[in-house]
Amino acid sequence: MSTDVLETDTDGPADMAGPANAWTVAGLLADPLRRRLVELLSDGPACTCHLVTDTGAKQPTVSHHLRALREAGLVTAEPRGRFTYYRLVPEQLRAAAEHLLSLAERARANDDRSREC
Amino acid sequence: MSTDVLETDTDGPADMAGPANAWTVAGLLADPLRRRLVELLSDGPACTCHLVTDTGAKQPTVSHHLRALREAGLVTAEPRGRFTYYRLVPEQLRAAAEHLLSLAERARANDDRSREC
DNA sequence: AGCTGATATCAGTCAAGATTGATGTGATGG
DNA sequence: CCATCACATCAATCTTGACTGATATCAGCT
Repeated sequence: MSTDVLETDTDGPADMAGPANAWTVAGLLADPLRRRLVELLSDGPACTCHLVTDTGAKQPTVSHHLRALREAGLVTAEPRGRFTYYRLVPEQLRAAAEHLLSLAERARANDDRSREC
Repeated sequence: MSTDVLETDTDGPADMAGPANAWTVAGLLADPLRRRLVELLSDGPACTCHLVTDTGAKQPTVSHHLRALREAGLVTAEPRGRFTYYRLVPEQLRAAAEHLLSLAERARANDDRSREC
């Protein structure tokens, strides 16, 4: 049998909310163009044509990166007629940020615990 | 006289506190081995040999990534005899995290402001 | 001084991923 | 119904960066 009949509409990120996600987000934000896309989308939802214009990158390239962001659940895609509107998912960014914060906190707490050789 | 007698000992990260830093941190955390190193160092300072043992990676590889982390100011190096102790700089992680948070916040605020085509 | 262990650097190799042109698909307008 | 626009996918190329073996450096030990 199969329970894989999920996410059949646009695309499903499989809802990873754990700590592993923070690393995924970091990996996505490592690329300059993807950073730019995220920044642009933080000003509000926009369709592909906007993002292509604003970034100056070719359309297939933008589509490619939007797909990566979509599959990670960092953005959602909403088809409207001929256009496809992309929208940031702040919760994902927030989760990643909080994970980094907890790591920083832990590092500060263990700052004086040097391991012996 | 000169006040540039800073960072002359081990290495100086140039103290980037802006949003550029967040992207740099993201880029660094994109690599699996570097994530591991950061995680290990969050448990407290350790020398290269520890990190080599714990990660299972070759020594030059670890040194290479430690250098990247060092140059970005994410870690500091403190030579002690034959060993070199590395220490996480929580402030950098924290700064990056806060930038992501502000981005998430902005995205949430502009969530209903879709751009027209 | 000579030796050994701990690290850093270098040059070469190789693989992952980014970019691009071509092409397919669905929606809109005449 | 045909032409066009917005977008996604594909196959190929190309660039970036990670890994490795060899080697240099420096500290401690005998």
